[in-house]
Amino acid sequence: MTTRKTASRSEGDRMSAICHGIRRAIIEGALFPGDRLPEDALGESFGVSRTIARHALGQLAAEGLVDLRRNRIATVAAPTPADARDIFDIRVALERQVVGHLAGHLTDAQIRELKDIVRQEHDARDGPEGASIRLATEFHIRLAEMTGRPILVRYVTEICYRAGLSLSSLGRPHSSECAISEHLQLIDTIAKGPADKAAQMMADHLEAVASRALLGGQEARGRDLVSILAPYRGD
Amino acid sequence: MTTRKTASRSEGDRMSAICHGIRRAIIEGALFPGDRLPEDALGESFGVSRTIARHALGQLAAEGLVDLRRNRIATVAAPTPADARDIFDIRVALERQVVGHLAGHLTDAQIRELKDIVRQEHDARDGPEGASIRLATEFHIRLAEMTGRPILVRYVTEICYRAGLSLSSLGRPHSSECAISEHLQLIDTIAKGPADKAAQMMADHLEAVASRALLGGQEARGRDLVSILAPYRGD
DNA sequence: CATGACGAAAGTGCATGCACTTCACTGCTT
DNA sequence: AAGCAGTGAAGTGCATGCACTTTCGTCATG
Repeated sequence: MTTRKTASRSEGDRMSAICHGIRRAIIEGALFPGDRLPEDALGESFGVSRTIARHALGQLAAEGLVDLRRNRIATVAAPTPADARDIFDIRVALERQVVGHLAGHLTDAQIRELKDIVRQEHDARDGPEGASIRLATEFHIRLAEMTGRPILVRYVTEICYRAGLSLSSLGRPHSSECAISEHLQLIDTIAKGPADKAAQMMADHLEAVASRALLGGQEARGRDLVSILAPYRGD
Repeated sequence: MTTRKTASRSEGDRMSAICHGIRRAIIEGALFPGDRLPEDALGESFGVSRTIARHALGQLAAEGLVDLRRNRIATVAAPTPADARDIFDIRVALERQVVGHLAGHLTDAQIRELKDIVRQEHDARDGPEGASIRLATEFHIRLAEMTGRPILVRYVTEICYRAGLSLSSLGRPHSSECAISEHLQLIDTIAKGPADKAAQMMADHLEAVASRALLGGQEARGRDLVSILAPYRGD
């Protein structure tokens, strides 16, 4: 009933709306590795048919966020520690490139925008726990977008989401405090410092994030998908 | 009629069969950037319904090999020179990692396998023109697979196909001769040499391939999709 | 009490049908 | 001859339906 048939408004692909919703739910830790994602529940939750939900799951599987096995219910992907190691190595390589392209070329407006994200990170310090991870991720993605290289952006975005999933799966609760000051330092060094110093700082930052997250790994099962996804329907 | 209903034989996902077919057709230059890929023609060509063809196109679009615009016929992606530059930069970063993991750890069997691929490249020197590009690509993908890191493999594979598409789109006919000797040198250095030397050689090799391919850019239109894809149905 | 068989319920795999959009072509106007 | 509206054909977007597979609870049996 909530679905409008010939919606005159720009409806920028309902499939990507599902993808966005699930990505966010994953990155914020609302969805856990192993959680089931049945096509009809998904479709119902977003007000579309199974066909579209299925298509969305295919995309998410291609991004490595969802496990898709034939004749089986799709699940949120469960990265192994080896996967996580792999993901962070690749992430370092890609974000080094980002920093390399950006070093010394940040405009004042860009610096302001980045600092604003960090400020939001600061404000979310003791709000809902997922928000800080999402903001930290957004920082890195915005950084990539500032290079103006769409393909690099795509890969950085994807690997950031995978890293976020790995963290929520294998990491401990998250110590956001340090990431904030590191992000501020990063902005400064990218703006001023020589490219290789900035790249190295990025690599160190990511290594720190990765190693800060070891141990742990909780499980949760049988929670209600529709209520989990409810906040992620809109945007 | 050609479709068998309950095919008892292992049919490892018919969708990925389409993806494989199109990827190969693209990498071998049988499909050109801008070529149309209508869902029903695709489905008919592979003996499946539009549903599956559509799904396959979605995957290929996620990989950047296909352009998908709402209400429009899918086309083979047409990378711009800027895209190509971007793609090769990322490729260098990723393949540096591959070499870094592999340096000094190649087994004799692996060295033999790699040399065998290069031998095939040599044999295909003046065979069908697409074959040498495919083999060169296979060399790099096998190299990645030898790291045993599935996620790295996925990204390297994807970026290799994109690079292949860029080459077929923007490159000149291809001078395979040099790539062959460079591949042989690479094997040696990865097997023996220090990691950073091998990584640098890989970077240089890829830069050489990239810069060898500038200029050019031909167009072809209105060719018959079914006959183009016929050789790519089976495997 | 454990165990295994069976059957219904839940879920996926896929083709088909219909509404809507875009495309290509025709013939009319200037 | 150059544009341009109109119109059928071609193509996509999506929901639905049916066959098949998996899952899970139930009950009979050792």
